[in-house]
Amino acid sequence: MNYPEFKQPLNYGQVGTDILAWWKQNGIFEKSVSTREGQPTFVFYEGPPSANGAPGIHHVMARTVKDIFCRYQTLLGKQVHRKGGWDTHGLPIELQVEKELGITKEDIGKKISIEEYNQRCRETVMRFKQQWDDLTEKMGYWVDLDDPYITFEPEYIESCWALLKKLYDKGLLYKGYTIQPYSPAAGTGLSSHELNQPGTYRDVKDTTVVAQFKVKRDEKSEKLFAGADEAVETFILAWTTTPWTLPANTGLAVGKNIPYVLVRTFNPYTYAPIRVVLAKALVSKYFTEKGATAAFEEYVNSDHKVLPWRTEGEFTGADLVGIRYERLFGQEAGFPAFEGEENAFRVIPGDFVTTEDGTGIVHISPTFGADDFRAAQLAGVPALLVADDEGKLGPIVDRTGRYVPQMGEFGGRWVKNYDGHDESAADYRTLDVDISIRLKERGRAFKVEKYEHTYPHCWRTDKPVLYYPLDSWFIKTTAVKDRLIELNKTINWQPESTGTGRFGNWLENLVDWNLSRSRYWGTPLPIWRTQDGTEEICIGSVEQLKAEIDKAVAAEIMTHNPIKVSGSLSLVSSSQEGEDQQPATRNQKLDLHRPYVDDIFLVSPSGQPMYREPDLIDVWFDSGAMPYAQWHYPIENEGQFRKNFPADFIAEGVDQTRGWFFTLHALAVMLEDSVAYKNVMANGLVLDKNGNKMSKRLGNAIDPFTTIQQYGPDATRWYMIANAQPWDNLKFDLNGITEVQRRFFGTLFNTYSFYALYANLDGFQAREFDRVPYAELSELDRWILSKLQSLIQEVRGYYDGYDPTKAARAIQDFVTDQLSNWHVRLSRRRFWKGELTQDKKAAYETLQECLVVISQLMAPIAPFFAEWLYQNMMGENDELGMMNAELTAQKPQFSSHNSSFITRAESVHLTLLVQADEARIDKALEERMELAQRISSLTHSLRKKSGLKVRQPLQRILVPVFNDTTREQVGKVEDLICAEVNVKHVEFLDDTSGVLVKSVKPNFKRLGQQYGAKLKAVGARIQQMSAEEISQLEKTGQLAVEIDGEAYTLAPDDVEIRTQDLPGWLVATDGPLTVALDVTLTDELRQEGVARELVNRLQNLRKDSGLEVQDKVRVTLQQQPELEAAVQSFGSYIREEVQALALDFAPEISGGSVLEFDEFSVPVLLNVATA
RNA sequence: GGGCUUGUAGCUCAGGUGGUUAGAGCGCUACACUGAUAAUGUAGAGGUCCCUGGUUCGAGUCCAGGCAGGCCCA
Repeated sequence: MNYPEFKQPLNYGQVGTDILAWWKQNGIFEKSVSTREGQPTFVFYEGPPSANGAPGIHHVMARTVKDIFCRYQTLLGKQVHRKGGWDTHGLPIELQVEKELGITKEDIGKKISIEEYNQRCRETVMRFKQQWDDLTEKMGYWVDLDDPYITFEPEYIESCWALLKKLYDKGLLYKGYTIQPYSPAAGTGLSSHELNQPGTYRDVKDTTVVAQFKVKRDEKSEKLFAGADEAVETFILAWTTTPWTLPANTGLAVGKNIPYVLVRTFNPYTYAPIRVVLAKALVSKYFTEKGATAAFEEYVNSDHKVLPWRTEGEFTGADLVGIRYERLFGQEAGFPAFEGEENAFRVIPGDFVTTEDGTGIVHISPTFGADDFRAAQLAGVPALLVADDEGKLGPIVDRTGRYVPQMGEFGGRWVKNYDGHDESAADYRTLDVDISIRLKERGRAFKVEKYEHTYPHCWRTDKPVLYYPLDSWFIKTTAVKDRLIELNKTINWQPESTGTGRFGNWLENLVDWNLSRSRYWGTPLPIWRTQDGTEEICIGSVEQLKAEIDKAVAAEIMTHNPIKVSGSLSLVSSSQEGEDQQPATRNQKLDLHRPYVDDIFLVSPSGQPMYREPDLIDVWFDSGAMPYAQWHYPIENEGQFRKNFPADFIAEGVDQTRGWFFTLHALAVMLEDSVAYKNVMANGLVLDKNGNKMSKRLGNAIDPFTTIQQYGPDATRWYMIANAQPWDNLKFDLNGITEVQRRFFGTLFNTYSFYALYANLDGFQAREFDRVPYAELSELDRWILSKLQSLIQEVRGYYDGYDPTKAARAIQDFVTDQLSNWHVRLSRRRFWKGELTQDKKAAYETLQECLVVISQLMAPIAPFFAEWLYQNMMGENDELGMMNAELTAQKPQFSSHNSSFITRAESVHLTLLVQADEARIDKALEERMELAQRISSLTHSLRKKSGLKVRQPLQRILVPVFNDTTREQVGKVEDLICAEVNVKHVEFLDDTSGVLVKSVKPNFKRLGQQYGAKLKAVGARIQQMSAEEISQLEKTGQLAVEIDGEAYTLAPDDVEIRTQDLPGWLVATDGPLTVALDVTLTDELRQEGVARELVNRLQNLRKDSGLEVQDKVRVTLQQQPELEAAVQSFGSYIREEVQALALDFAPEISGGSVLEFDEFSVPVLLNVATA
C-alpha cells in the first residue's frame, strides 16, 4: 500500500466535498449511531430552527458547537441519537406571509380566509428547508434529517395538547389577564410591532398631576413622624400623565436605592401646612432656593409666590417600602370596594423607578400599566377590579374606553376623547381635568399642569392607545418557582454566569408564563368554555376530542363529527403511509389548526354549548415541549421518551436563555420534576470583523455556503471554535480562516506529506504489533509521545468540560510547535538518510502514531479533514490497530474500553478515542526538551549577534549550571542541541569555576509574605548585594544583613540568582538560563563549514535540475585548494548528503553550473548516475 | 432604566489563589535559513492593561463608582 500523496496546496473545499460523498455512500453517520447500539446513550436535543429564512454563518457556529460534543461522545463509545426538528409556528412566519400577500392582520377572515392564510404559512415555513439541509450536510453537522419532528404536524400538536392537559389537571393552567396595548376605538389589542409602526408615537399635551397620598401613621411610617406636629399631615407625592388612572391606584413604587427626603411645606392650592416625601434629586423641581429660607409664618397671608420649605429627614427607598397610605378615591366618596383591598395602598419597590422626572415615586395602577402590573404582582398588591352585571371582574374602564358605572361621580365618563367630542367646544372638559380639579379641592394635588410628551396612538384610528388588561391564559410557573431554582443549580451551564446570572435572576423574578397569542398560525389552545365561563374542558388528545364531539352531535350542537381518524393519532401509522411523502402533506386528513378547531363546538355537562378559547399558545411552548412531542409522547412511545430524557447536552444562542432554555426547564420541572438538560452551552453572537451585527441590510453578512466552499468546512469550523470561546461573541473575519488554514491545516498537511513521501519511498507500513519497543526509542521520539499522551489527557479534559476552544488550541499548538517545528524538523535527516534502520523505523512509527491520534482528537471539530487524514494514514491496512475488524463488528466495549491503542475502523468517527498511556508521560523528559529548545534558541541568537551562520560548525557552547539535576537534564539532550545549532559539544560550567558574574533579583512574592511593609528596604538591599555576598548566600545557605539598623537573615529562596555575564564570552540569557558561545574557528571547523556550504549548493542544484529525492548523481568540481582540502576531510559526508556516487575534481569544467558561496565561485558538473 | 457580558500591542487572543521587566500568533521592519519552502529561525518597532477612586509594601489581577460595545428584558 502507498500513502496517498497530494499536490500543494490542498483544496480543502474539495476535501469536504469528497469526504461528504464518501460518508453518504457508506452511511457513516448511520453507522456512528448503529455501531453504538446497546452502549450507554448520550442524549442530545436539537433546538429546532425555523426554515422560513436562509441560514447564516452564525448557524454554522451554533451547529458546530452541537456537533462537536455529539461526535466526541460517539468517540467515547456512547450512542448519540440526534433527531432533527423544525420550528414552524410563530409571528415571523405570519408577518412574512402578510408582507408577501400585501395584507394586514385586519384582512384575515375578510380578504383572505383563515384557512387560506394558514395554508400560506404552511407553505412558507419550510421554504428554505432545502438550503438548511444543504448547509447541514456541507458543514458536517451530523443530525438526522430524515425523521425530524415538525411542530405543525398533528401528532406534535396533539402531544402539546396532552401536556397542556396534564398542566391543567395539576391546576397550573388558568385564565387571567395581562396589560397590553389596546385601542378602545378599534376594540382590539395591538402587537408590539403594530405599535412600532411609524407615526404611532405623537406629541400630545395632557393634564398632569402630582398627587398627594396621605401616609397612615403606624410602626412602619413612624420615622416620617418623629417629633412632628400632629396636626400637619404627611403625604407621598407621585406624578402621573394619566390622571384618569388615579382612581385605580393601589400602590406607590419607589427605587430601593434612591434617596428620598421629607419636606415641610404648604399645599400651594389650599395653603394647608403639609409634609411631603419625594426624591432628593427632584426637590429643586418643586421648590425654589428662596423658599428654603422663606418664613413659614408669613406664607398664608402672602401672595403665595414663594413656597417656603425645609427638609426634615432623609430616607432611602428601602426605608419607605411597606408604608401604608389612604386610598385617594375611597368608598366614602362613592367609589367601589374591591377584593384584596386590605393588601393595597402600600409603598412597594419598583426597579423601573427613576429620578429623571416626576417625584421619583411612581403611582401604580396594576390594570393600566405593564410595569405597574408586574411590580404589584411581585409585591402582592391587588389590582382594583369591579364586577359587571354578570359578576365578571374587570377594570374600571370598559372595552370602549369609558369608566364603568360604579365609578361614582365619574361613572360613564370617557377616559380619552373616544366619542369624537369637539375638543374646542366651551363645555369640553377631559376626565383628567375633572379629576385634577377634584384633587385640588380636596387638598390632594400638589401640582397640576399641562405637559407635552409622546404617547402611542392606534395606527388605524389615530386615537390614543390604552394599556389595558386583556384576557390571557397562563401557566402558573410561580407555583414551582422554588423547584425551578433548586433544579437549575444542578445544571452545568457553560458559561456558568449565564446560569446563575441571566437565567438565575430571571427565575428569581419569575412571573406566570403568558401562553396566549391572538394569532392564526400556531398550536391552538385546547380549551372549550361555555359562554359564561362557568364550565370548561381541556382536551388532551384527538381521541378525547372525537369522543366529546360525538357527545355534542348527540346533543345536536354539532351536526356531524369531522374527525374521521379512528382512535388516536400514531406516528408509526403516519410515517408508514409512504416514505416519499413530504412532511407537509402527511396527515392532510386531519388538521388541528385554526380554523378547523374553531368550528368544533362541544357540550358541557349541564348541556351548554362550549366554544374554543380563541387563543393560540406561545410558540415557545412548542419548542419547550420537544422532549415529549418529538416522540408523540405522552400519547405513545413512553419507552422512547424515558430513554431520551433528560438531555445530557443542549446548546443554543444566549438569546434563548428566556426562550428555549426556559421553556424546556419549566415544562420539565412541572411535568417530570426534573431538569430537561444536564449540560447547556449558551453561545454568543457572530458579529462582523468590526464587531457590528451582521445584517443583509448593511451588506456585512457572510454567506455560509461560499465560505465553506472556498475555505472548506474544517477551517471554517476550526476558526470559529479556536478563535474565541463559543460563549463570547465572535468577530468573524475571513482572514482568520485563511490563517487557520495556513498555519494549522497547512502545517498538518505538510507533516503528513512529509511522512507519506518518505514512507512510500521506503515502502514503510506501520504494524501495531511490530514496533520498535518503547524502551528503545530515542529521547526525541519518547518526548513527542510523552507530549502526545499529555495532549490526549488535556484535550479529553477540555471536551469533557465543554470547552472546545481550549481543546482546539491545545491540538493546534501541539501540531505546529511540538510535532512539526521540533520533532519533525529535528528528525528530517532520519527520514531521508539511508536504509530502513531501527531508528528510521522508529521515526516513522512515532510520526504515524502522532498523526493518527491527532486525526482522532481533531475529529469532533474538523470532521472532514480528520477523516481525510485518518483514511490516508490507515488506508486499507488492516494490520493496524488492535483487532479492529472485531471492534467495528462487535460494537465497542464501552465499559472496558481503556486502550491507548488506536482502534481501526471504517471511519475515524467510528473509532474509540485513545486513552492517554500515563506510563509514557515523562515530565522530566518534557522539561529537558524544553531546556534544549531554549538553549538552541539562545545559541541561534548568539550566532546571529556574532554573524556566524548556522552552517558554520562551532566547537562548543558553555552552559552554567547550578545543580546536578539541570546538568543531567541538559546532558541527555546534548546531541539534539548540538545537531540543531551545529556545535560540537555542550560544556557545563559550575559554580566553582568562579568566572561567572552573577546578579540577584529579589523574590518579591516570598519577601512580601515575610516582611510586608519592610519589603521595599529589603528589596533595595538585595539589589545591592556584592559578588561576595551572593557567593556566601549560595554556599552557606544564608546571609546576614543589616537594614535600617535591624538585622535580617536572607535565605536562598528570598532571591533569584542569575548569571549575568561570562567575561570574554558571547553570552545570552533567558531567565535563569544562560548560554555562552565559543566563536573560535579552527581550520577543521572552517573546512567543515565549506563542506556544508557545498552540500547546500549541490542540493539546490539537484532541486533546480528537477531531480527526485532518491536520484543518485556524479559530481565534478573544478579544482581549488580550499575545496579540495574540505573534500579531503569531509568527502564521504558530502557524497552521502547529496546522494553522490562520485565526487571528483577536474582542472577545467565547461557546460556546467557555477556554485557561489562565501568567497567561492565554483564551476560544477552534475550528472545523474545511471545504475 | 434593569440583568448579564466584554474591554490587554495595528488585528485575534493568553494572562490559577495580587509580586515590581505584561505574553503568544498574525501583520510590519531587518537579517538569516532553504530537499517540509506560500514553511522556518533570530532581532526589532509596537502597550495610559477602558477611566476614576479605594484596599495593599505592591493592582492587568481584589473592591466601589463610572465610560464604551454587545445580548436579553422593560
